[in-house]
Amino acid sequence: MTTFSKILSKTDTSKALSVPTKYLKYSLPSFNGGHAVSFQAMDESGFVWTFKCSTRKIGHPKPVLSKGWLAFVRNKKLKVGDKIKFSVLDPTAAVPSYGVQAEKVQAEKVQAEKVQEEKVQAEKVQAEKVQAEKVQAENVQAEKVQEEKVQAEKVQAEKVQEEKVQAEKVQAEKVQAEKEVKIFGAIFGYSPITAPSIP
Amino acid sequence: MTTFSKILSKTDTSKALSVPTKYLKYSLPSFNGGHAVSFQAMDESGFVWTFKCSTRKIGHPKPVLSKGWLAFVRNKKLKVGDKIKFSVLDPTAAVPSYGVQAEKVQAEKVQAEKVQEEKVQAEKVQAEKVQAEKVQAENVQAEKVQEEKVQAEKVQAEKVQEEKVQAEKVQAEKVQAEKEVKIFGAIFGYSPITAPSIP
DNA sequence: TTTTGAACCTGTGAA
DNA sequence: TTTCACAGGTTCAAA
Repeated sequence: MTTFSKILSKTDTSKALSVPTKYLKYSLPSFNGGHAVSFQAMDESGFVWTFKCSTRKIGHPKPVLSKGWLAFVRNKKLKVGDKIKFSVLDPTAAVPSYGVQAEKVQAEKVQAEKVQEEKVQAEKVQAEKVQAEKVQAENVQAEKVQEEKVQAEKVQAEKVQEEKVQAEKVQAEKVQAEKEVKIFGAIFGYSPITAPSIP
Repeated sequence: MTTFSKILSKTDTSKALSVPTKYLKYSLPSFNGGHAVSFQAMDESGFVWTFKCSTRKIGHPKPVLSKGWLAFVRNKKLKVGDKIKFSVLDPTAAVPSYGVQAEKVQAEKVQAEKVQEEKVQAEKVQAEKVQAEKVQAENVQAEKVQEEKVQAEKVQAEKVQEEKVQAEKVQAEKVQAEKEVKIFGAIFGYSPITAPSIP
């Protein structure tokens, strides 16, 4: 079981994403005796998200994605009925490599709401981004500088750039246009959390 | 020994960066019986670099940064005599957190060469970026899309944004202007490579 | 196919 | 003796 899909429930979008125990067991990084792991995942647009997957300490595990999940939901504007999908991209890699897709329903409605909603929620979303994990914050800062270089050199290096980054970008934009929030990417780091908990 | 500096030798810039055995022992992630580890580091601009540190299988270890190092050298246009510095940012962190700085000598000369060199090497550098590790590539692609959102929302969310991302951006640009290629950042993932080797 | 450069591997001389 | 710069080799993959 290297993948799992689910339709978001109300709890999923308002509290935490409940995760199938099987998926947790086979595909998420080891808990190493702890009750939670933090891991970072990159969405299709390359943005790094940090989630914490935690289980109950007593009784049956009931794993959920807690910290980081709601920020993700809000950023992607996911609603009840939207579908998300986690998958392991490269089962052979030393560091696990996951993918996750989110597919919105009611695309037209969302499209219509977009203009208004974007303005209303802009500050919230922005605030969340800033408050995001250190790694995420650094990435953003990072790429702002990087962006300038890439952009500058892009003009005369289009041929090469086209092949990968550009191609992926076009694809990503296309997806955006269709109002699907498809995301996938690779985890490139995770920190096991032992006993009580770590921020 | 949580830090090491060295002036780049000819071999360092043309083959691989030789790493002091002491630094390897105390500061790099465990080899876990293997002869190499891959790890990712972020430079000051937030760009993620993947390096492989490998040792010899027979005889003395003679650790070097091999894969990924030359791409770094070329991208930063490092030459013989330039100085680099690795340091552990947070020795207490569960996942090791490193920093690395590179300081160029002959700043004026480099400055003068810049216009010409930039044009000549633009394609090379660009090509390297595209060929960079998957994570790196995704980051770039990522932030191209992300950039648009951030940029769009930035206008009305400046107050919050200024505090962190913007502040760091200004600082980063300043360093660039001084023609120093200062880089530092945190490793947020590493993959131990066991026996023969893993891609 | 050929070619080039990166990555990979080890021997050796020098400090 | 040990550590490191450098040489010289092979392998591999992309151009």
